[in-house]
Formats: sequence, structure tokens, C-alpha cells
Amino acid sequence: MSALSLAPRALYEEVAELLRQRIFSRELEPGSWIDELKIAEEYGISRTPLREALKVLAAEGLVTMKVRRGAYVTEVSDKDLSDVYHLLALLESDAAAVVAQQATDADLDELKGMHAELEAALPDRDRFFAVNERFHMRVLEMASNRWREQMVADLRKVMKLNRHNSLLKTGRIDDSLAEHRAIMAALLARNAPLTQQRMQEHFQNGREAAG
Amino acid sequence: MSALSLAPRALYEEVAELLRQRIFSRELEPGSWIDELKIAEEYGISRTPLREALKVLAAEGLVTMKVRRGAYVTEVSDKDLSDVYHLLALLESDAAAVVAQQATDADLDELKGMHAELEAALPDRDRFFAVNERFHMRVLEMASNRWREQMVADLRKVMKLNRHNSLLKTGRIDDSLAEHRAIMAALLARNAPLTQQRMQEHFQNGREAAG
DNA sequence: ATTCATAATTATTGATGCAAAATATTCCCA
DNA sequence: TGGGAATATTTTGCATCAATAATTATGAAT
Repeated sequence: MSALSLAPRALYEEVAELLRQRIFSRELEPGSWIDELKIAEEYGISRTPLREALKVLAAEGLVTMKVRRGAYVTEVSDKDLSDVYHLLALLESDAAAVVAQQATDADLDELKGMHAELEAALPDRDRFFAVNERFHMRVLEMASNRWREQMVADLRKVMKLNRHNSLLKTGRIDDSLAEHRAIMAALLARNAPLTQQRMQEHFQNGREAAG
Repeated sequence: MSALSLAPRALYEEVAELLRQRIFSRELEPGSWIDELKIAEEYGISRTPLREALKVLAAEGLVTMKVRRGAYVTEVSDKDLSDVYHLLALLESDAAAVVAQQATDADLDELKGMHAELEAALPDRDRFFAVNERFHMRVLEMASNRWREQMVADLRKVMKLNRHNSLLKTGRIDDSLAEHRAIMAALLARNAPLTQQRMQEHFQNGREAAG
């Protein structure tokens, strides 16, 4: 009773989250078979909620179900990674364009504040990563399209399957910051096409750095 | 034993498909509660595979799970519909641009053939709808990004939740055909930006006609 | 008469058990 | 000794059963 949850989730949701952690930490390796009995015993639960959790993860693309052969951790090829990255760029740059068009002054103020945090974060890399992540997520929220938010969330999870996954390389922090400045300027100017273009470039640069 | 399936699916997959049909046919109305006992009895199955099927549908966005309150058919608001449409336009126009850039001559020939079928389909509306659907799906396949294919497939399912869902209005067939001609021309010219723009417009026109 | 509390019914959620299928192992025969 | 068939084991997939939580209905008290 250490953590009384205000929003009690179903057991299969909890299990799904635990499995996500184990997959992202590569304790469960891509391509490897997931032993239902073993996991169920480890968590002290039955196979029923575990199987339901696996189906949730399958829908997210994190595991792959094979008929009569159980669940496997999804293997992402280089092409998969490239494809997912392409979609993230497309969806997030569009979201940014929507924000440039529809955001309230208060919204832009908030983003300006977060960008200031980003500028101040260096040289603390971890802090920079954290604020950067929050900024991207906040832009997505402001575009207020729950379907896109879900899709981007799922795609980002798939990205994390890869060992060299980071959407932001350490060697590219300075460039990334400069790009963020340009994006922020376009947003404040409420220039939707320019915002879209700069966000797209931001992703493309990150992609080249990753490849 | 009427249909011996070469690719035997699990029962929960079959059930998921049956439920999709019932949801799309509005036999199960949006917002309504899904009675697990009743459905399980109707199909002569237990509740376990049914519950797994419901979680698959929940991942697709067709049903919404409420904790300790079971499954409900998702209600799509006008805004949801608009948001989903926006994403479909974004993803499919991008796919078309990719095809314009990367397709082989054989690919373009195939699309040309399908477009010819489309031209020949009129005045048979049903045939026009069918060929149109195949065309869009084939373009998506040619862009060869399985993640996008999955996303578009799910979004199209959500669209079907709405009563006035059709991505192609009957009154707009002539306009639609003209737009398809323009898209086809841009594809054959391998002009990616133009293809993207025309596909985007194609969706925007459809959207205005729907609203 | 109305409201709050308690009890009963109903439905979801989790556990256990069983059967079918797939894989691995062993034994027999060439 | 090597290959193939038969058997045994493992594991998925489905069904049944039990328990927990929520809603509704009923009763009592103000």
C-alpha cells in the first residue's frame, strides 16, 4: 500500500507498463520469445491478464504475435527505424504548423518559457534532453488531435526499441538548439509553413546524425 | 467447415473481425455498452477470447475500455472526425509523394491501369468506390512503410464509425474523378511536391463536401 | 417525503484447468 | 551411423470458475 493510486488501472495495464520497461531496457531482447509462464510466475499473476497485456503491446507494435507460437519482441530493422522516423517528422512538423496557426498567445508564451529553459539547460545534457522532450510533447498537445498524439506516442515507443534510438544525439546538441531557436521564431511569427519546414528540417538533421 | 482458411487465425482475431462488422453496420451503436455475456453466448464462445478481441479493437480505437465498466463502442465527435480526416490527408498525400519519387515504371504502369479502370467504372457508383479504394490502398502499399499502412488502416476504420463516413460522396464523383486525373498526371510526371499537393487538395475537397 | 446508508444483484476482472498443436527427443530401421 | 517416424514434452489457446467492485434497490431515519 505504498502508492495509493488515484486512477486505479487494470492489472493488464500495469503489466503492460512493466513489460514496456523490460523491453526498453533490453532485458527482453528484440526477436526473443516471451515466455508467458515464466513472466506470469515472476509477477505472481495468472496468464490471463498477461496475455491481455501482450495484445496491447502488439497493438503498439512493441511485440509481434505469431499464431500458435506466442509473442515475440518486435525486431526493428534499419528500414523500420527510417520509416518510423519519417512518420514522426511528418506528424510532428504538421502539429507544429497547426500550433503556429491556432495557438493562443498564452500557448506561445508557454512555449517561449520552455524554450528559455532549453537555452538555460546547457551544459546539463540530461536536462536538455528532458526539456526538449517536454517541448515536443507540449507542441503536440497544443495541436489538440488525440489521434495524432496516440500515434506519435506509439511511434516514439517503437523508436525506443532500437539501441541507437535517441531522437537527439549528444554530438548534435548545439545544432539542435539552433534549430529550436529557428522553430521558436517561426512559431512566434505565427508562420505556419515556415514552422512546418523548420521542424521537418530539425527531424531530417537528427535523422542524418543518427544514420 | 465451409471456409477452410489457409492462414488459420486465432479465435480472438475472428471475433474481432465479426465485431468490427457489427460496429460498422451500426448494429452496435456508438456509445453503447458491449454486453460480453450476450455476445459470447451468441457466438457460442467463452469470454476469454472475446475480451482479447475487445482489447484489439480498443487499440484500433473502435471501442473504449472503462475500468470496471467494460467496453463501449467509441463515440466519434465531429472534431474527432475532422482530426482523423486531417491525418488521413497528411499521411496519404505524403505516401503519394513518396510513390512519385520512388516508384518503378512497373508501379506507375499498374496505377495507370487502375486509373483507367476508374475512368471506365462510371456510371457504376459501387464499382467506382471499389476501384477508388483499391487505388488509394495500392499507392499506400507502394510507399512501402508498414507503420503508415497500419496507421491509415486504423484511421479509416475509425472513419467508418461515423454514419456519414464515406470518404467519397456520391455527389462528388465527377469532381473526384477529375482530381484523380490530376493526381495521376503528377505521379506519371514523377513530380513529388505536385502529387503531394494534389492529393492533399483531393482530401480537402472531400472533407468540405462531407462537412 | 426525501435522503442516506446498507444490502443484494449484476458484471468485470483474475485464476485455474484442460485440450489441441507445435516442437523436441528418442528409438528403430536401413 | 544417419535418417525418419513415433512419442513425449512444452506451450499456446479456450473454457470454466471464483472473487472483487460497482450499481441499483430497498429500508430506515430525520
